[in-house]
Amino acid sequence: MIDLRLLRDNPDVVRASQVARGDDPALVDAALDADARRRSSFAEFEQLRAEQKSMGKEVARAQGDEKQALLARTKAIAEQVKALQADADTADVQLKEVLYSIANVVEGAPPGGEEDFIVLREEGTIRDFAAEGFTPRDHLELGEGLAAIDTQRGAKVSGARFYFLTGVGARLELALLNAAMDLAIAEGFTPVITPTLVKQETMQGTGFLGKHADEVYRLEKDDLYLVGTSEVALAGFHSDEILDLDGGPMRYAGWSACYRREAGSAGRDTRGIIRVHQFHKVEMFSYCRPEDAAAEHQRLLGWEEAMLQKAELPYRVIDTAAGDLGSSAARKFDCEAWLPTQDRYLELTSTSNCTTFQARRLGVRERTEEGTTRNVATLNGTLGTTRWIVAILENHQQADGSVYVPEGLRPYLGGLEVLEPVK
RNA sequence: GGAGACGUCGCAUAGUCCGGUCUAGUGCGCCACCCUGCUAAGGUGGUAACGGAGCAAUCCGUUCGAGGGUUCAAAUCCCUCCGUCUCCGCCA
Repeated sequence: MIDLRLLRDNPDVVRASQVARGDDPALVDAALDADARRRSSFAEFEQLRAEQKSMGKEVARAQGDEKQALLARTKAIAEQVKALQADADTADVQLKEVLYSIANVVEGAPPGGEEDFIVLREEGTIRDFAAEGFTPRDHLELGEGLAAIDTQRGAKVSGARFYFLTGVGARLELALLNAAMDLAIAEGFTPVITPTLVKQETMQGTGFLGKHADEVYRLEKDDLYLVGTSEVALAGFHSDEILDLDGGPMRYAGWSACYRREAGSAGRDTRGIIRVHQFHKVEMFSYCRPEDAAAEHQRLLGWEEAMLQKAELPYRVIDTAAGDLGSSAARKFDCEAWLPTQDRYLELTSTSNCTTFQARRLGVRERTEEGTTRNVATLNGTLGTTRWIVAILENHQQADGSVYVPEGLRPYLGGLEVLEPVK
């Protein structure tokens, strides 16, 4: 939820943000309108309610006829109060509806849509397979050769976009996620294994039930939602709490399964395990002071890159355009690894600065020096996912179908240096 | 799944039976000041969040797990839900 005070004091800032995202700027005026209605409506209710309360005390003291007379009056007032309260509640709901439909105010992201990102830098060396004298295999062919990935049985058991990781495939995922966890722990993150089913208010608080609600699995019978990322649970972790950030940002590394319906992506990335309904992820999550958020964003990006370097992958960093931001994000950087068989980059990490947007909905605050409270900023970033296996297999493959193991992962694979195909 | 107990302003607890005197008391903790040569102890005052009005002092409203109901009036009575604990059953 955006800051109502910002909306009142600087509506133009919010309008400009809406335009940059390609969203409707008229929502800003609708919100201002609803806010004014809510305030006048509450003023009316509160005034009469105050009268009702003071009369209630007179009633308690009065006796006999006097009491009867007072009761007649208070009865009438009670009905009016009820009506005014209903009005005020309605106005409140209407304001919230509009506020919830406005995405976070963009901070520094380039304007435009999905294609309008800016490439910040390219790191690592892209291999020239032609020069090496062989045509690269795609990750599924490699994975099947290694007996590491089984999509056929995945489909048999669970349907399309499901898979089994077997043998070195399973070990590689564990290695990757453990390496990510260790990196995070070494940097001072608190490791967390999170719930993957959350209540509606938690899902809503993180902003995933807006435009992309179709992406989310819902268990109707229990009114629970399957998370698409542990960000959801980690954002809810400190909901309705007042945090002490004197010691710097509070950082958590969440380890969880992630579930996505992939509703809008029929036909896209259907081969292999690039786009699947279920995967595992290590996610960084940080609670920090709003004025420290931009710097913290860079730190998260730095740790993502450290992890990519540990996996020895060539990648580029992009500054996502406003129109391609999630509703909670004010700015987002993605790291994309090179995918040799498709001649394109593939998103492996994504770090978002949600400023105070999530914290406001979830009631995460800190105490200021003046003794008041204010919302903190929240940020998240990927440190490793199942999808990384795709980039690792393709980029580190050798002519015979074996796969070189990056040095940073070897300690997690019992020292294994090469993954050998199964004959 | 069955039975019972419980959920109060950081923590602990009073208040609930019998509705109004609750503007929610008390202790601990915390903050400020005072006192004591230092330490310990002591004294005085303050100490929930949110929304609104005001330059401000301050004032008004909402919140006693959540929601609904009864009533002129609900922490207090009724209903539903959630959570915690104890016991039983069932399953891993």
